[in-house]
Amino acid sequence: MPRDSLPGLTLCNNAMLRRATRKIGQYYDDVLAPSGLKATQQGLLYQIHIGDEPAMGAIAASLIMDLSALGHTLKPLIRDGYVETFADPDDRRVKRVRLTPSGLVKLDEAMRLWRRAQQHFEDRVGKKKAASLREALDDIASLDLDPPPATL
Amino acid sequence: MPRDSLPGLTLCNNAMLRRATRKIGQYYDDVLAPSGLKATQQGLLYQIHIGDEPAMGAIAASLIMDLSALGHTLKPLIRDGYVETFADPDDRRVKRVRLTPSGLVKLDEAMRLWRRAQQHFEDRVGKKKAASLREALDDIASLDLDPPPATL
DNA sequence: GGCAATTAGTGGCATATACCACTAATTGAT
DNA sequence: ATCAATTAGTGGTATATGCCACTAATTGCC
Repeated sequence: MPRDSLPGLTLCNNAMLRRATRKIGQYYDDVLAPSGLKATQQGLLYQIHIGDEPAMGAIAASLIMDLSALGHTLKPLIRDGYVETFADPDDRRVKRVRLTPSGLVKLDEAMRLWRRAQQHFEDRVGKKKAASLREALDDIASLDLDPPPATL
Repeated sequence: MPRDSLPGLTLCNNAMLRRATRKIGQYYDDVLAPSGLKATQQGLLYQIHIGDEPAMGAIAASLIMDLSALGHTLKPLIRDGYVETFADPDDRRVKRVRLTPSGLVKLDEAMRLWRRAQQHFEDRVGKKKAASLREALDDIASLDLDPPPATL
């Protein structure tokens, strides 16, 4: 059976990354569930919080996320009153984002749950290993990946 | 400015994983674009190919993906005629999946591009580092992450 | 000053992915 | 044989994310 000897998906960096992300995402989501936020939303609120009324473009850049994707992701948070936006007075193209008071409370609640999730995860994986994984992830996120040379 | 000294998102395992996934996903997607497939689709076709007419549940389990999510992801591939499904005669609850001839051709085309993407990526990151990253990702994907102990 | 080029966001569309409620088929226990 | 419990998928709904075409605001250059 030749097919059985083919390399599994274990060889594709992208596939492995996605697979692990699904797994861990579900875990963090589960733990955060009581707050009503998804892990992505908690992360986004946090990112907004630690920024100084960041512009959308700045957030998108930090998160290596498409600007329009950020816009879409922001919508439920605005709808639910956790976040608000306003035009930068110095450059009206720029839209800045901040937490509402209610958003701050919600972030606080979510962060407690996040700490639990994070802690337990690190206990299971090992603090050292988790840190080196994050470092490796940051490295590849920082790569300057030009497209591969045309079909040489 | 106290906020500037707060830990960045760099500390959250989940956030870092997602961030890196977005980055690498875009890269693989770019390289695969000429085939008309997204990297996720190429990965799914490959997974189906190396399986022996796998059941949907089996595919979902391999990929650590929700069964219904797999169903949705499969739809465009079926619509485009790359994949077909059929009921398992021994257990009609089970739906098995296989590539169509056209799907096989398309996978072949995509795999050539994938090899380019993979190769270039590994050249940039280092074969060793990439392999150890994948191993770490596989490890965490294999974790048995029970929910963290209630608010101790 | 005026217009071309650039920059920041938006809205539409498509895929990716999850959860839930529901159906159909099977299995198990009596 | 029967019927409750389990298993495999489906469909709906919601978020996550990307690309593209488009608009508005700015910047640069003459």
